[in-house]
Amino acid sequence: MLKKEELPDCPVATTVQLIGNKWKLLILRNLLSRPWRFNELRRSLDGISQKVLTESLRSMENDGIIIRTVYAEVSPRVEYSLSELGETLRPILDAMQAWGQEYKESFE
Amino acid sequence: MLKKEELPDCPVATTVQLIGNKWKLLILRNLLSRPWRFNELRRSLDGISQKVLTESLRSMENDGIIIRTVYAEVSPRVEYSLSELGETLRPILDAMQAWGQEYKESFE
DNA sequence: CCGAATCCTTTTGGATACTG
DNA sequence: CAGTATCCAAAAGGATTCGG
Repeated sequence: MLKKEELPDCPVATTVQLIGNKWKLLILRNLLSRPWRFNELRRSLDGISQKVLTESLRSMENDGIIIRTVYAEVSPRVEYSLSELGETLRPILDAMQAWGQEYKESFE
Repeated sequence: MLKKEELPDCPVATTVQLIGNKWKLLILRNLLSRPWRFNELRRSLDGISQKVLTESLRSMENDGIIIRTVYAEVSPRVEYSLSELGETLRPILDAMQAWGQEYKESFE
């Protein structure tokens, strides 16, 4: 979790510090629709390793953006979902989604 | 410049591929207001090295997001500005700016 | 299934020197 | 001023092994 003293002056820099990273953004894109399980995320993110996925999830959990829920079942089941704070990131991802859409269409 | 075949299916991934990177986002934040000179950018981006700044600028220039203008003067002057395409990124940066602002205020 | 730990390779990035 | 080139250290990331 970030402390107040560690926050940059610039608001954009603050946001970048928390989610300005390839995999985090792609994980968040997935979590916007529903909770995802670990291996489900792993399979959907082409090229990510277990190590990097784990680290990214831990980091965002520590920052209070996502929530990790362990279901005590026979074979362990862990779900990752957006926290209330994480939900407020939706407009950013929406803007990125819209831009990418437009950009791709400009090629057709 | 990206070719159509290299674009990911997911629009968010497309955007991430072009600007999903700490320094690029911070450079773009600056260029939203006006053109900037090389050393001016360098001084404003705390901790960036000349090498990384150059690489980031070249990459975004190749992707058509920013424009590099050389003024033929006695002491060389180079300005970086947003292209028309780069201008369309504004909503993304605005969303990040707004989120960072809110986030910081939640600490006070 | 989910993940920590280790080792080792690859990539990134800093420092420095040099140029038009 | 605005870079390029080189070298080297540091960090990121892949592969593998092991465990609850």
